[in-house]
Amino acid sequence: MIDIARAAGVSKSTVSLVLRDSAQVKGETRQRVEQAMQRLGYVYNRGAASLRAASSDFVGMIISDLTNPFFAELAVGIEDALYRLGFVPILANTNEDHERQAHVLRSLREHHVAGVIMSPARGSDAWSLASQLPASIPGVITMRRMIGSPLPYVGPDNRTGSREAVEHLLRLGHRRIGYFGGDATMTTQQERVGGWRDALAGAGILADETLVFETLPTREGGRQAVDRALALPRPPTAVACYNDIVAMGATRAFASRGIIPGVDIAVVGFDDIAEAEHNAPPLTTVNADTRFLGAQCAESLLGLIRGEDPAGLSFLGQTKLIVRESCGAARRERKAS
Amino acid sequence: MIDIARAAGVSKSTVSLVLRDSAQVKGETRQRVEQAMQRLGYVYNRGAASLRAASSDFVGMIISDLTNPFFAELAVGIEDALYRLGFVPILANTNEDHERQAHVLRSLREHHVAGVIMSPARGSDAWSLASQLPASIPGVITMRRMIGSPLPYVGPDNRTGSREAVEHLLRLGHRRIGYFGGDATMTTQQERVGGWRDALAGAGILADETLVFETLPTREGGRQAVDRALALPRPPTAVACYNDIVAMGATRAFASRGIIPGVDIAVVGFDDIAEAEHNAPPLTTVNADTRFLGAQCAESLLGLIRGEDPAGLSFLGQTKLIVRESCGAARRERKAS
DNA sequence: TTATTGATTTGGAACGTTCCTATCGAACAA
DNA sequence: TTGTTCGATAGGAACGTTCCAAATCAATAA
Repeated sequence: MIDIARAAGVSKSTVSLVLRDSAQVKGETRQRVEQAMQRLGYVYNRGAASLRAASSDFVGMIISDLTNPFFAELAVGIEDALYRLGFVPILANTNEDHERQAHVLRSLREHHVAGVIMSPARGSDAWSLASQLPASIPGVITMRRMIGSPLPYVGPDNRTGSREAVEHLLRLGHRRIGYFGGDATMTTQQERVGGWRDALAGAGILADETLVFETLPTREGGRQAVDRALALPRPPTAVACYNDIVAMGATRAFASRGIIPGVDIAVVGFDDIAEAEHNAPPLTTVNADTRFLGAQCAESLLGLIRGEDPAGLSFLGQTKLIVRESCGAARRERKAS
Repeated sequence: MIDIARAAGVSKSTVSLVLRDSAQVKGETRQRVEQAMQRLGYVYNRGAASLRAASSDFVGMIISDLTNPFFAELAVGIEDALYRLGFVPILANTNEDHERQAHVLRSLREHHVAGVIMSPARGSDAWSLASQLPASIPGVITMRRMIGSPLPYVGPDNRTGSREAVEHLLRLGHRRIGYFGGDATMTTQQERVGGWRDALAGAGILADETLVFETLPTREGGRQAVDRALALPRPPTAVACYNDIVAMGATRAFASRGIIPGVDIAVVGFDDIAEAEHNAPPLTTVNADTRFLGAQCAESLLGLIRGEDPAGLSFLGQTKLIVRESCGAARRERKAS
């Protein structure tokens, strides 16, 4: 910067003013400085600048499982919005590992991030999170609500979405409806299973808790749930799944045992990832406008950074049931017509 | 740091030495300093430290399309290796947008990144890239080879992988084999189509270039390719696809027209994304050990940072054909037995 | 001509580290 | 006792910005 100043015949203060295009430099001077920058191939040093500032332009983006297309889509939504707002995202994929998460959080602090957007690793609790993410740094939680945390939460309306999916199965005539995937310690699971109960209760059916099969929220988890469900004397005739990849694992496992999803059994997912449409059979699922949810995370964080009240920054996204083939609705219609 | 020094009754130089755990501080002094850090809740400021250093511990990770599960998996591989090596990844999803890419590259320079790993946006050329990524900053290119660029390239052996996939179709008895997706300006496309030609040539079949349908490498692209292929007087009986998502789009489009993939037409993909197995029907595809490729990107970058010769840092990953159902092999076997 | 004013520009401290060059003290040899 | 040496610690400049207070300049008013 001093070189530029010398070349343009001004002081470094003036160069600094030009850099931040302040209105108080004369047009002619500005030009001279800009030409010098051009000529000398000057590159601004953001790190040095943030040495004085309260924080940098970095935002930590902590994703619990980026290989889940749902989270990839969410990450893209966040990343895009962040760039638009002038922030630079630091990515961390914890892969559900707490140690990794703690490590990353520490690293982010050392880098003086302006804020953090995170989907906590499974089993994170508000208390230990609080010790790792000091209140002084703005943070928004996404997808996995932390009870007891004052941080804004951004996520879909799990309970309503899940309820509507199960209501759809009820409308299709199913009475013995199971639930696959997730684990009871996760709030997301509680909310989604809650929706399942709500729907059954609404139809006057006693929720049979033995039909809830908890497993890892992965394709493999879906497979295992199928094994366990089929071992039952009276297996369910329909299942709602924790998410689409569980549903994908489940449809595959059913099919490989000769039970055709959408015909012999109804399956619905949650998330509406891009692949859902291409599953065998295409998945009936709950869309939550993932990309938009990501953008909303960034917006809420910005609000926090601006000092707005955290209480007003939470966001519950609306969901929408997408009916495809795995629930058997198409087949029914065909039969009816 | 000065506060710590005061609290521990030493100079800031000593604190600095403790921070970088140098062997030259006495054990007792070290303890005193560490306790003071604990007590005062000291947080290291990496930004300040890198003010003096040649570069920071950041590495730019430029991904052309993170919503493609293949790239998500690649990103996870890179991210994981980067963390292991002590680097912190800055994520940028360009979404194939050149302007975004240029913008990001500039931002990374301003942040003094130690290096950049990038899968260039479609249509990037070595020349314009060189002007955006100065030779002074280590960079490795992944997945999309830039002819004319001296930067190390890490990617799968597209040509061989593609050839083996097509050879598999030939072995299944197909003679009229098409190619779906990609665009001729991309080197990846050239290599994969090259494999298609190699295989046909190896079987003594004249490659019919009208059977190459270029489209966007997306699900939608796969659908469009199907439309165009079926408009032909003599459509192909088998197709190799640019990647799995094109294949997913294609299988779906065929199925919706009553042409059953794996029965009426053979389809193979490339990448072996996690979803391939769950497609309708499960995709026969080419596995390239994506996660490992990602780790390799980080390794090559590390080599570059250490000053090794770029020429020795390129890496071509081996591929492996994964036979599932979309090629019809399973059905043939069943028929045979 | 001389203030006065507002628009520009400037010098230097500060941000939190690292690194280089001292300095200090103790142990040892002569 | 007096150097000498070595281990441990200290002091200050430097990294590239921003920000504050002060200086300078040009134009206008008195």
